[in-house]
Amino acid sequence: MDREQTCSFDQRVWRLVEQIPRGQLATYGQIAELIGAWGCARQVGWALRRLPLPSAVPWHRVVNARGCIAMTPSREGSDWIQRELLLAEGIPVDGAGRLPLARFRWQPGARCGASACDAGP
DNA sequence: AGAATGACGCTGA
DNA sequence: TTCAGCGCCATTC
Repeated sequence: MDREQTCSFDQRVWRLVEQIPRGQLATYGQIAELIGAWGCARQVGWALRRLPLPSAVPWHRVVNARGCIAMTPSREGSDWIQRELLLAEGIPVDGAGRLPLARFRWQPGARCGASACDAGP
């Protein structure tokens, strides 16, 4: 905790997550890749786990590549909070914790007018 | 020092 | 489509 340097892995993750626009979702692998830690999706999960609540970081917008909330007993219910926050963001969450990730995927640098706005057929 | 863990990702069946 | 196993890499004991 003494190290409050912006070079910390956690700091980079939190910083990036803060830049996720409301109503959009990002995956751990996506975050890891953006911070230059390709393949370190797990480390991103730890960074969020160490995140103090309440926090100004929209960690609830970060989900796994499967597009579902990681419901693990380790969080003691924080996963449940995530679902509530996502619903508040306007993102429908399935009863199993699955989200339409394909439709809410956050694309850094992408504009609303981009063709990637919707993957609709 | 080494071994075990884990809010993940991908491939195969 | 869903379920299971293996691999990646930093943190923790």
